[in-house]
Amino acid sequence: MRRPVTIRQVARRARVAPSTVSRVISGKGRVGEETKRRVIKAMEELNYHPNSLARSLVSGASRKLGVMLPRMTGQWYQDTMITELLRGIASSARKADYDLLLASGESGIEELSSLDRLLQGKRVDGVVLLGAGEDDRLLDRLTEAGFPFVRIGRHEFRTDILSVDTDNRAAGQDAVRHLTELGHEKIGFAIGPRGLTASWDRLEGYELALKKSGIVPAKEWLLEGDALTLSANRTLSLFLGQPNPPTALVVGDDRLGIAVIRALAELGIPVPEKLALVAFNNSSMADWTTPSLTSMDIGIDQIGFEAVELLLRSLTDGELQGRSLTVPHRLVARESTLGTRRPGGIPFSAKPR
Amino acid sequence: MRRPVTIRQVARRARVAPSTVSRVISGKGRVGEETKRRVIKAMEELNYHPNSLARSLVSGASRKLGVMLPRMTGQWYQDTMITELLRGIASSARKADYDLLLASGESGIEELSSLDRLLQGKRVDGVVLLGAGEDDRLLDRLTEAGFPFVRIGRHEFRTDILSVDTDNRAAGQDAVRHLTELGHEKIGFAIGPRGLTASWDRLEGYELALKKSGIVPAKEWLLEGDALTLSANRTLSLFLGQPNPPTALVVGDDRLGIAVIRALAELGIPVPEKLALVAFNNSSMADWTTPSLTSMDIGIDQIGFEAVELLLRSLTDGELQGRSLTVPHRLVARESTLGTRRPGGIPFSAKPR
DNA sequence: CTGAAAGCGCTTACAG
DNA sequence: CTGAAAGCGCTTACAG
Repeated sequence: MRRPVTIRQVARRARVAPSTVSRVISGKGRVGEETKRRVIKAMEELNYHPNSLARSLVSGASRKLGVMLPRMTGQWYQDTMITELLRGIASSARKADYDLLLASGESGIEELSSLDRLLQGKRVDGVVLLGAGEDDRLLDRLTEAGFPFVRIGRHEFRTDILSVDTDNRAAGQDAVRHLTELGHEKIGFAIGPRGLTASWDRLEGYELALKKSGIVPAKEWLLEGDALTLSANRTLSLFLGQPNPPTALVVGDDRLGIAVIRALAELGIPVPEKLALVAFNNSSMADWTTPSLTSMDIGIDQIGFEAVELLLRSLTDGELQGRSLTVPHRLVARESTLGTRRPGGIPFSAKPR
Repeated sequence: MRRPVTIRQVARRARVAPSTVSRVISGKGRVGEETKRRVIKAMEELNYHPNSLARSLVSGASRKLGVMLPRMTGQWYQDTMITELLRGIASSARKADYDLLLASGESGIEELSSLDRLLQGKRVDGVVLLGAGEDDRLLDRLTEAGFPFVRIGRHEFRTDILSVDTDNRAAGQDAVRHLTELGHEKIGFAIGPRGLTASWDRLEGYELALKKSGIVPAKEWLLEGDALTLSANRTLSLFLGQPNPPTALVVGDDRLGIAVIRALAELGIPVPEKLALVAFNNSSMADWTTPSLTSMDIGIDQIGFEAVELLLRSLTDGELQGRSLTVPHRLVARESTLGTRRPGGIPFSAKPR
C-alpha cells in the first residue's frame, strides 16, 4: 500500500500548478490544448486517481447516495426483489458516477440512527428509501431535514415526495383481464401485505376491471393475505368450498402465490384446471414452482434504476416536488393460468424416452 | 438544509480551541473534567456531528468497508442468499461503527473498475468480496495492491487470503449421515455449480461419508448440476431408470433442489417415498416448495457477520494472513426426507374441516 | 491540561 | 490561459 499519488505530484511532473491539473480533471475553466495533453499524460504515467474525500470536502457534494435497506422482519419486500432492486440502483448510480452507501437497522431506532449518520457527516447527497413499510419515521426525518430522497413505492398520502412505482391499479386490472380473456368470470382476490399501498391499489384495479366486465364481485371472493399465510390449506378449502366458488384467483404478490400453490398441491386441487392463479412482481421465484406462476412483471430493477435517476435529477434541478414516476408493467403468463403447455405450443414437460 | 455545525462553532461556544474539542471527541489526549463538560454541553446544544470527510482526510482511515456484489449473471449466489449475507455484513459493520460502500459491475471489466474506484480514492479501508465466482481478477487486483480484504467462501488454492466459509466437507458428510440414519443406502449426489469450491467440498464429504458407512458409491449415482438445470426431467428419468437406482439424493444447493422437486412432481414421482432429497444452504426458498426441502443451514448471515469481524481485526492487528474462519452448519430436516409429518408428530397439512 | 500552527488533498475565486 | 493563495473541517505534533 504505497502512498497514493496526489495532485501535486502530477502538477510537478506536468510542470504546471496544481490548480491547472484540477481544471483539467473537472473540465471547468479553460486550459491550453498542449498543457492539457501534458497533464493527462502525467496523470496516466502516475496512475493518478483524485482523492474523493478531499474533493467532496471542498465541493460540498459527496457524490454518494445512501440506500436505506428494508428491515427484514417485515415481508414487505420479498428477498429476491431486494437484490433485483439493488441491481437497478447500482447500475443507475454507476452510470452517473455516484457511489452507494448502505444504511440499515434491525429496529426502528437503529434505522433512524443509521439514517442520521448519513445525513449528518455530509456522507451522502441524497437517499433512496427501500425500507418504507408502515413506519413513516424515516420519511418524516428526511422531510423535516429538507434532505433530498426518493422512495421506492408511492406513499398513500404523502404525494409531495419523490417516488417511483408501478401503476398498481392498472396492473390489477390487467391481471383480471388476462383471466377474463381465458374465459374466467368468477375471479377472487387475495390481498397482499396490508401495510403496502400497492396491495390496496391492486385490489382497486381488480374491482374496477370486474365492474368493467359487468361482473359483480361477491365479497366471498375476497381473501385475506394474513389468513392465507397463517393457514393456507384451511383458508383455501373454505374458499373453494363455497356454493359457487371462483375459478380463478388474483393473488397480491408472488410470495402469497407460492403459498397458495403449495396449499393447493397438498389439497390435491389442480392448477389451473380447478383454480387459475395470477400473482404480482414476477420475482425469480415465480419460475420455481410447479406449476410455474403467472405473474405481473413490475420491472423491479427498472424501478430501482429510475429512482436513482429521478433523485439525481432533483439534486441538480432543485425541487421538482411531487414528481412521481411510473414504470410500465407486463404480464408473464405461465402454467398457473395457461396449463402445462407453453403459449408456443411446445410441450413443457418433455417426456422421458 | 442549513449549514452544518463545525468544530469551530463548538469551540467558540465552549470557550476553548478547536483542538480541545477534537480531543474530547476522539478521547485522545487529556482534557480537564470541567472543560470536557463544557465542550460536550456545547456539542449537544448545537447538535454537532463531526464531518466524516474531513476527519478521514486527515486521519487516512475512512471507516468504510467496500462490499463487492456478485455479478448476477452467474448463479453462484442465490438471490435470497445475498440479502441474508448483506444483513449479516451490515449488522457487523454497524456494530463496529463502519459504513458500507457498495461496488458492483455488470461485466468483469466493470467490476474491476468499480473495485479500482474503491481502492483509489481512499474510499474504503477494506473490502468484502462476495462476487468471487470463477473470476479471480478481483482477487489478484486486491492482492497485488496489498489491500485488506476478506472473501466469502474459501478459495481452493489461495489459502493465503482471509475468508469465511462453511466446512463443506463436513456438511456433505452430515447430509449423507441424515439419509443413512433414515435407512438409505443407495444415495446419489448432484454436483452444484462447478465454479464453486463448495460444490467439490460437498462432493468430497459425500464420498467420505459413504465410504465410512461401508457403501461403495457407483458412478451412476452422480449427477451433473448443469444437466439438471438444462433438462431436469430427462436427467432424472434416466437417473431413476437405471437398474438399481438410488433412493436418496444429496443435491448441491437449494436452487438445484427446487429444480429437482419440480421435475419429480411433473414426472409424478413421490418425494421422499421414491426419492428423498437433501440440499444445502437452507435459503428461504427451501420452505416454499411442496414438499418442503430438507437443507443444510450454513448460517449465511453469520458468515457475513464474521467476515466483517475478521476483516476489521486484520485491519488493526496487521496481517494475520491465511486465517480462514469456519461457521458451523446444521441440518434442517423437512418433508423431502421426513415425509409430510413434522418431526414432532404434528400433521403438517391440516385437513380441511 | 490547553492553544496556535501546520497540513490532509483538493477546488475556487482572484490576479495577471 | 495559468499560478499563488485561501480555505473546506478536521487532527496532530509541538510548545507552553
